[in-house]
Amino acid sequence: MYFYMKPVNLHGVSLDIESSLFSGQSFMWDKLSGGGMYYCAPISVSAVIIQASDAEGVEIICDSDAVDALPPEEWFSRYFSLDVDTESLFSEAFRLRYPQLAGLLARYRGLRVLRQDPFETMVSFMCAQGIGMALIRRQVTMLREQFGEPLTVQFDGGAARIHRFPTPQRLAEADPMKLRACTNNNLARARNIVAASRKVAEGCIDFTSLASPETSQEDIRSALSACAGIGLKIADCIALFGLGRFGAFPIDTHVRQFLGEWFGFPEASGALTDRTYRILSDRATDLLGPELAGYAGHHLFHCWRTEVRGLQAF
DNA sequence: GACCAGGACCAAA
DNA sequence: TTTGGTCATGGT
Repeated sequence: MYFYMKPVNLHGVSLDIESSLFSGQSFMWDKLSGGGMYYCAPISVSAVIIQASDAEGVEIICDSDAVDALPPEEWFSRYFSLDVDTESLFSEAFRLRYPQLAGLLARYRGLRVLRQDPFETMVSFMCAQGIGMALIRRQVTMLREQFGEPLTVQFDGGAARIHRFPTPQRLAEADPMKLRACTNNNLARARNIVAASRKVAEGCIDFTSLASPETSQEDIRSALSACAGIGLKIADCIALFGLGRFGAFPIDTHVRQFLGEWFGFPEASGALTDRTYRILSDRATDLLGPELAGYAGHHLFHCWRTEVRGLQAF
């Protein structure tokens, strides 16, 4: 059964689909070739194609016969976190203190932090250690193609053949020697992914309870970093992008760079040990507020990469 | 050819 | 607690 819906009324909410999908928080989306602005990804039990037709709204094509799937409008609003007011990410005091930076950030009002599937997020970021975005994306694509279920979605522009992200069960049963081909030939990483997938499949890691407001950020960190291959940074990434914890503030090399360059945090100059990571993370939370520090941090991250470093995410 | 990329982990001082 | 080596390879 196919859904075809158009358009989503954005009610004046600021949304930049391209930046949101390709700012480096997700490695699941493909840009369909053939001209038009079609973006495609398997989402949980269904597949979604988004066509950003014009400024008025977007069209969603969604194949799903899952009874528990959200209606497309609700899914869309939730996935792109349209409930968050991105106009107020940076306080008046912040904008007065950093006027030049605020000017740069104004270009990214439409950047949304996605509420993604936690398992996809976990495995994706386990593939993200010390290598570039292009290589991360390649790993996730290979994981999908080698271990994920194939799927065809019909839409106006033709048919898209994609692969779902593999289930926890599938990766838990995978042979690390075969999985290795998908993890940049890194056997340790392949073994870590199998072990972590097993924990998810067996219920040792329960994303539903981790996502609960009653679970503290520190409890999320310790639960996830109990897995080999997951440290503070990746645990925070899973919290931010996979558990909807918009206060979580992951710190990688880029974030460390702009914390020193833009805000003059002295701890940003040294190596990123667990101790300095926590200090920087706490200081960033003080600066940006506990509720949306990570959300704002992703704006800063994307802005730093594109405006200062001249990098492209995709 | 050197250096860096959305790191984590272990041994050694 | 911090430092340095290791894992890996594509891009600049």
